Amino acid sequence: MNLSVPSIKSCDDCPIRYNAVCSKCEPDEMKDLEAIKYYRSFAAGQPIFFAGDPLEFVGSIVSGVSSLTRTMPDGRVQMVGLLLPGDFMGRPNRETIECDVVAETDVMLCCFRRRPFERLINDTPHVGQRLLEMTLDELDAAREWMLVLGRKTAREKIASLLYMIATRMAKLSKNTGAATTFTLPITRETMANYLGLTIETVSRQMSALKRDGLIAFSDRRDIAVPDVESLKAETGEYA
Amino acid sequence: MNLSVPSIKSCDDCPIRYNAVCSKCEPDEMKDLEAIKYYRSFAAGQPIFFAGDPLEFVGSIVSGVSSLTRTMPDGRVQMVGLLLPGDFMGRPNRETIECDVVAETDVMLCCFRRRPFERLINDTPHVGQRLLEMTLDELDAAREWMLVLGRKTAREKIASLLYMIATRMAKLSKNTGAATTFTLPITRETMANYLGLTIETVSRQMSALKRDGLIAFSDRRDIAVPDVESLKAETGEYA
DNA sequence: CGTTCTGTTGAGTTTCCTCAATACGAGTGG
DNA sequence: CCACTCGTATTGAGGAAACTCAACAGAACG
Repeated sequence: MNLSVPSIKSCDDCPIRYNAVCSKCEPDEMKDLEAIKYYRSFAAGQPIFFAGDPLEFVGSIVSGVSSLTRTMPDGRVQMVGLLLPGDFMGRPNRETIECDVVAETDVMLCCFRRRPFERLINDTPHVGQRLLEMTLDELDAAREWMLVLGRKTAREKIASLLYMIATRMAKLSKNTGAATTFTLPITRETMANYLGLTIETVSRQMSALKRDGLIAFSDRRDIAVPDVESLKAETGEYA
Repeated sequence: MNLSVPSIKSCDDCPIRYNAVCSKCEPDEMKDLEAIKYYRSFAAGQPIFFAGDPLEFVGSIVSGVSSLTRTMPDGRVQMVGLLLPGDFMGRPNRETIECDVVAETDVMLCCFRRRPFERLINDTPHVGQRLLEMTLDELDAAREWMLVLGRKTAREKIASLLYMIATRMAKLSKNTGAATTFTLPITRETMANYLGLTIETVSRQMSALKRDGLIAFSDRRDIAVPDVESLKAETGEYA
């Protein structure tokens, strides 16, 4: 049940023009990319890939949030990646995808069929260079998350996730004050899968942080952080 | 306390010539690389980088094993990467390193000062392409490990680590039989840091796997796996 | 107004951690 | 050669954290 294709006329109007895989491209490189791109939209909750699928296309998230998850035979699920606007999906020189990919919100993708994109990487150096940068950043993020999964308490895990979202939102909205408000883009279950917890533990720790005045919410999605520094202290990661 | 520099005369003799960052290079590209490379050796237990250090050089592991770890202010430690021969250390376009890097065994590195290497990446496409491939592989491995850290039991974690080492060793030694023997390259503490466990839990689960006949050892380092498929079943990951 | 989906809260249990004692091997010096 | 020490590993007892199972609350939707 795909949504309608957006009204982006050219890459010049694209909201992710300057942080996606194309951000370093010269005008002539952009022309090559633009020639093979196409848009696809997915409604919230829709699968984009199933683990094991042949990897037909790769692409960038233009808008929305999507998740990568791995599932064990008995049903245990671990999220292993969260893709935000500008992030790249899929991997060149790989025949199949090893994770389930799901649209957590309505998602729009700027897609390239994999084979032409692989050829293009070899011809246009700036795409490959940017992709390397982005992959290294993702690897850094994955390692940060390994510390969270392996060594933090449930409370620290929740605080870490909220702190990450709060600072990222504050950066986007240029909010420089100590207080921040944001809308959680994910459910309790998604939070649990991200953090290696159960939904009950997520719920309990959210309540505990609220009781302790570190966050505030009545609606389940809209979170207020009165003092970001106090929340940061709860992550356990900064002296 | 560095060891003596090895007797590798040229890259043609290098044991990692065909899987390191240089593996796709043409002869002329190799000449550029060879012009700026130099070797460094580290004894087992020696630090190679401290988190926060300026990243003076990058390079490949020629021999030995080294680890990347992150440490919390209260002393909790999580390993976030394990570098084997051929693996690349450091990251272009980054001023400082964010992890502690330690030589777990005696290690030899083939180093390049970072700045010249960054210039070289822009000029020699095959280095950047290979580095992208390697980084994507590392990202896959990190995601696999996130599942282990987030969702597996202590027993499954130990089984997963032993299974990974056993299969990797079997591949190296072309051992096609069902039984495998190998020497653990790491201590119980290192295993614990890898798996997000305490050393006591590692020890208990090792004893339990031994009691159940899945592994055998008397010496603490030399492990025998009578039936690799049975060990695989204990990882919880395969139906 | 019922149904469904999501989230919260409680009670009891399991798993893993903490603290503590002990064992083992390697290296050192008497 | 033997005692001593140090680093590493094992094992046990008790406790804390997170999980499981279960009941219930609130919002969204037909």
